[in-house]
Amino acid sequence: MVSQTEENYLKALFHLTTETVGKQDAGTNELAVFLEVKPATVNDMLKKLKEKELVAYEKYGKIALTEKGRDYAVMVIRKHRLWETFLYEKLNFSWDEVHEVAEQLEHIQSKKLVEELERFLGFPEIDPHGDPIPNAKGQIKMVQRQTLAQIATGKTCKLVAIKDSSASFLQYALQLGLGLSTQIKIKNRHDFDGSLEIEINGKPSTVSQKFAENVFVV
Amino acid sequence: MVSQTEENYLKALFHLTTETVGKQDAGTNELAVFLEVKPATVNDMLKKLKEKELVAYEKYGKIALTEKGRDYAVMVIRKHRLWETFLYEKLNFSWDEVHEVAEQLEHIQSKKLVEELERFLGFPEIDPHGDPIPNAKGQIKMVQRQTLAQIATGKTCKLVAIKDSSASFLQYALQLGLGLSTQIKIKNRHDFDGSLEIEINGKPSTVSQKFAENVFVV
DNA sequence: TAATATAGTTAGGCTTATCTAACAAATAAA
DNA sequence: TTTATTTGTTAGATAAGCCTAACTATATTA
Repeated sequence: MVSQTEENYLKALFHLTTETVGKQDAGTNELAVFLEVKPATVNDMLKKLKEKELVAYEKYGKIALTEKGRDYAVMVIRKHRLWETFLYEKLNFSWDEVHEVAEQLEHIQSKKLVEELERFLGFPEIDPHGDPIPNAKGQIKMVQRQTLAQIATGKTCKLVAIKDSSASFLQYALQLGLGLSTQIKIKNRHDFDGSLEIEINGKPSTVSQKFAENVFVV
Repeated sequence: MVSQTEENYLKALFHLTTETVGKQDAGTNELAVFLEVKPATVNDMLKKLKEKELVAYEKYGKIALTEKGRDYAVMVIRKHRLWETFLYEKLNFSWDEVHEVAEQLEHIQSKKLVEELERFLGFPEIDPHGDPIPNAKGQIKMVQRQTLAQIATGKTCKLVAIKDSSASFLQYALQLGLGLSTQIKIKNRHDFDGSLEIEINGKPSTVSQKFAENVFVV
């Protein structure tokens, strides 16, 4: 039995170790910041997860998921993204509302539920944020992604995903008229601070480099 | 904040006090049996629920829901029945599989989710077991229901709901070819023990009085 | 009505997930 | 390389939800 809390630790560990290239492990403080708990709490939990053979770690060493832990994390992420897709496509949820509810739904235990939900949705490959949905075998179809900051001046691109999907970012994006598949034209780039002048559906805006690095496009 | 566990106590109390005519309260042991915990545990929880003004009770007195507690319980039941309907109608779940998963889904916190789900399902009035689904205001459309045991010999009736929807009963029912809206013909009644000879889709069966009292028909 | 049985309560413990405060190890800087 | 800083660990505490064992009311029945 893996508790909801434990599932959240596995998911966090997956995000911290897999979603940055060339980073296979994480630290106690890092996890604590990510999960908004104290390092001592993380430490206690790591002992439990090690006991269950879901994470590999030694005292004062780096933290990584085991194969078993990674598989478990992927299944939670699969559920999360399927539910997000359901909420967005069937229940009129907006881009910035899906995450919070999916955080709850991802912990429902029922193999049949996940598989039928996937079928019901027509085996979607990406969620409303453009992230890939792992299949029943735990395989994730990786998509080549560039950030808005990497696109040359003058080019037009399409939003496919975002990196940090916090509600504050999503609301800002929504305000700019930005959503999945939105066309973005890069009008001008300020080398001074990396900020970009862009055009969204004919409407001009200026966004920071940090913003641009948070937006994946093709 | 009302925890999942607390929600289960409220729901149990609602079932025990509202679903039997002429019974407005419950006892500690009764609740303990229903929830499969020890009476001491129920006692602890009752103090907490009293503190939160969700139940009314005095030491050694009877236990009842307050108005607030009743409203809360109805909202949980509403969610439960809407999810059961979703699982049955959209995700190919069978009659006896819906309950277990709905027990988990009923605790998801999102007002929008419930209301959009209800709209998505077309504002259903009864769940797959034939029980009424409370509306957004907490109103429950009570349906006049007779049990199979009350039907005269020779008559034909239709299953609309069942009283005790335990997996063991549901599986037995399924085995007999019994489901929602199934036609049942009463061939003969044995006064000795109240057992009935019935016919389901041309197939004859014999069921006990206890069984017949668990089946609601019109 | 007094004895017995049932129902309800209290006290003290356990586990999970969290915390604070104090300490130890590893890393970075002087 | 010694000191300072950051990072990680341990010990002890708390709240929720459960338990057992012992006790106290209330209800039943002889």
